[in-house]
Amino acid sequence: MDSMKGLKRTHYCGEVTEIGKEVVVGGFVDRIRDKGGVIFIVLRDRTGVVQLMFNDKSDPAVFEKASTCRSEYVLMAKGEVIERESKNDKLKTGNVEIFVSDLRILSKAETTPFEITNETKVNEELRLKYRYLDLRRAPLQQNIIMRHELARVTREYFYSNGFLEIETPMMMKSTPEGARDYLIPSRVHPGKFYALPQSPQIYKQLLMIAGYDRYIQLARCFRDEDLRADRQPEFTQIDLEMSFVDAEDIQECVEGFIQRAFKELLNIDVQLPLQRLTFADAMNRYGSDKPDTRFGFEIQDITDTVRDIDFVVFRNAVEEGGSVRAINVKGGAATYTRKEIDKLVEHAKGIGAKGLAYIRWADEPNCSFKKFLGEGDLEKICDAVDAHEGDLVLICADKTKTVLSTLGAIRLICGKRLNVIPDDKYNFLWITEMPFFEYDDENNTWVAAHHPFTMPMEECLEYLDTDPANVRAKAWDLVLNGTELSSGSMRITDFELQQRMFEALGMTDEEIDAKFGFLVDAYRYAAPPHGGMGIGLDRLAMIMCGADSLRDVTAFPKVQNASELMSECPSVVDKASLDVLGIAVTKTEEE
RNA sequence: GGCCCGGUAGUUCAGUUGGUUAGAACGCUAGCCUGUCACGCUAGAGGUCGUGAGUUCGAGCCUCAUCCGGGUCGCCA
Repeated sequence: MDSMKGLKRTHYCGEVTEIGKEVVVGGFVDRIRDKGGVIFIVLRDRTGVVQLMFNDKSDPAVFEKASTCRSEYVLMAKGEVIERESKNDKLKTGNVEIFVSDLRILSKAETTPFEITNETKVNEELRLKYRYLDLRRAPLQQNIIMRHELARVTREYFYSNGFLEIETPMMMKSTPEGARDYLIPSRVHPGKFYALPQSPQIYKQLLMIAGYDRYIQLARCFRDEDLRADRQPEFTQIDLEMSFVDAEDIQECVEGFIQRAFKELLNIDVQLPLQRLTFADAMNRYGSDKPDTRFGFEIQDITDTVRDIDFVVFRNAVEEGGSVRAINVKGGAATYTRKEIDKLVEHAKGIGAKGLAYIRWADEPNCSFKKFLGEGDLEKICDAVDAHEGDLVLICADKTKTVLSTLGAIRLICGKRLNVIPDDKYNFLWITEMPFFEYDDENNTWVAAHHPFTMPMEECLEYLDTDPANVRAKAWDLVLNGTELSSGSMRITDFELQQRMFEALGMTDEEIDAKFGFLVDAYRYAAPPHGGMGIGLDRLAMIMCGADSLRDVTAFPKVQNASELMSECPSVVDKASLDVLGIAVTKTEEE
């Protein structure tokens, strides 16, 4: 193995273009083409690749050394940039190569468990175990670099708009509302715990009370909940809070950020203002609070159309106060087999619906509940949902909540299955007037849909005690192509109103004091009107990279069971470490 | 916790009705080759078929359990 003594890198591999120049490059061996009398070594770094060349005019010792190189060795090479005899148009550096005069093998690599190539079909499990090798691959490097660029633009935008970046604690008081906390035991205070922040929510509100007016932080957040492709237990959020503003001011500020980020990083012009949809409309039209509006198949209410049809499934739904709704999967009849429709029905049952009725109009309308229909009924339904030859109409009858969530999910499946979702579109959507309360079926109580400091809409205050379902919040989400990117709200600054909200949530004075006493106290000393948002940096980066999973834009991600395959954390710790914390383990995985 | 999908050389996969010595491509090793660029040619090494039981004369294939990974529902104020 050689040292790099006497060599200083002058260029990144991808930047070598100037013929006649003497350069020094360093990188990993991407590929070797040994022709016997001439050897080509493709050297790779994070900027790209450059070809090293050795032949009979090379120093024999250098030539000999080149022939011993293997994939993924780390090399440094000094030499003159010369024109290639035959060009490679596919490469940025394809017109040149380096005629190497000094070659150093700085580090040798064992054969890697998988090939380091741009296109890979290698199992993700293996790639995650050797994440440092996976991260050598150009597509992943481009994603990580894109994420960096997003962070850079974020800081530049918000700094230039007067925001201060302020760090908030990673060790904070546990607030067991909402998501489960990750806990940190305290050695100094045996039996007591800190929690990792689910978000810096409380601290940023305190910063407004403290007069910092505009706050931004690229904040790490932690939630001990199950993972998804778009959910990691630790993630980064562009966390911001503003004073002397209302909802529209915050949205306008974030719109400016979105516009700038997409222009600067993807050269895409985002038209402002972004589209807005109330939560109620989103649910009614798309069956989702994060609708993907890049395609149709919208949900239509046909309760009145089918009211007189003597079909027990419809009648029951109507009599129980539910509804009958449908989506018209345009062009679905031709591509869906009976078996596939059955599969959709099974899926619907998995979501909670009792089933799906359908009209499959191939040559003629074929209806799954034909025998219950009277003269002209089929035509009436088809008219109501604008069904024609080639269409597949899927109908769900149940409690309205179930109908909407079922059809919302089925709509997405059909959209993906029929490939009607354009992947070059970026449909941003504000979802506004979010419900304040959510009904907790398990405990039969109303719980805050957001955190309990969210401001209700003024016109809803009168329902606070009488009709929780009707109370809407000054809270909103930002959705992009069916992914929830961001969530924001105005905060309650009125001490009395805050007390009323706590009461409405069924919290006792003792509870309030124990959990949020310091925050409630803070609002006694006056607060400017304020609100803010948390924008999922990882999710935004994921969509901007065209990736399907956060794992593709996270350097060291966790897998579905929240473990990390490379380091194999979490792990058991020795008894002495636990003793010093006063912790006894009473349950392990093996049990 | 529920449901669905997957696990066979280093990697990606094939493997017929359960039947002799489990194959291919890429990678790897060795040799040859002076203009390759997904270089080419020749030869070679490389397998506890995720794991454990069971059925059978015989299991990669059938049954059960289990582990690992992915997706999804629950969950994510």
